[in-house]
Amino acid sequence: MKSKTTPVSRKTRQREALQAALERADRPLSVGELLDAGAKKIDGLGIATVYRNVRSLLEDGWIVPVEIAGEPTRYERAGKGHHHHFACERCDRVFDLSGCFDNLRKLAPPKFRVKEHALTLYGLCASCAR
Amino acid sequence: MKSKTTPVSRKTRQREALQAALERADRPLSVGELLDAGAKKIDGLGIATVYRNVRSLLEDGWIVPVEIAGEPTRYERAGKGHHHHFACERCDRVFDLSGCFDNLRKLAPPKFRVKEHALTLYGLCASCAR
DNA sequence: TACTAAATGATAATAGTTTATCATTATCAA
DNA sequence: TTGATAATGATAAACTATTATCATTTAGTA
Repeated sequence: MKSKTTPVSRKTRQREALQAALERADRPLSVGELLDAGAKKIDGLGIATVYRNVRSLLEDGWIVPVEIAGEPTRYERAGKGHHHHFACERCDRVFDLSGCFDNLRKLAPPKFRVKEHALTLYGLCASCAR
Repeated sequence: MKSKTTPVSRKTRQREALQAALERADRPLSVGELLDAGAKKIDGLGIATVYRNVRSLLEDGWIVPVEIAGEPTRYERAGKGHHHHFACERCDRVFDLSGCFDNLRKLAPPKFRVKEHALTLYGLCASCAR
């Protein structure tokens, strides 16, 4: 039987540009936003490359998915700790919020077992509110 | 010029069965769940009919969408008042929760304008927890 | 520097959900 | 009961997001 070895991953300009974009942005980015951001550095950056790198960065645990109902999945750096998100209805950007309330689980009925929760605020971000 | 009049909507067995299912269920139902529930009453109920009625019931304001990240949209009777949802990871059903915390908006930065929020708890429902 | 294979870019293909098409059925007013 | 047409059911098509394919480029090492 042939044991399949994980290929050695290489450092590429594309991957580094995407990582830089994720580091720089202090908010979760969608594949589209990653493509836009990356294309500023890498001329001709392809959407497939973005998807491929997103997948491998997820596998590496370097980023985590941020899923918001009715929106394409966004991604942000892993290890930020527990937090929630704000979705701007106008510019369609998603921002991190800090803090939480630990009594949220009390909303569930007695016999229910709450394992996690997701909270999203919607409205206008600072730029769009004025 | 020919002015297009809104067609008169008719009462059908299919539509009534779907409305009955939504009334009976005290939780949001997906299109799939509606098809299953409706098919018990209406033999040969088609998926297109479910989609059509969901759309018209939305337009009538009789139901509202319940969107949960990574899940197909569910629908529930309108006019229930502000509440949130619990998604069971095992049976994949979504339940209504009553109550809320009005301090959630305080998680947003000062300049942000919060218009609404969505909170979803995840875990095991009463049936699945035991 | 040359070589091996991983990564890329373009695009076809896939998957899941929703809408459009159309012949047939059924509602409901006259 | 009849007739006009809205609604249905089956299915093709559209749409969006993501993955696969493959020829070409490029990273990293011998």
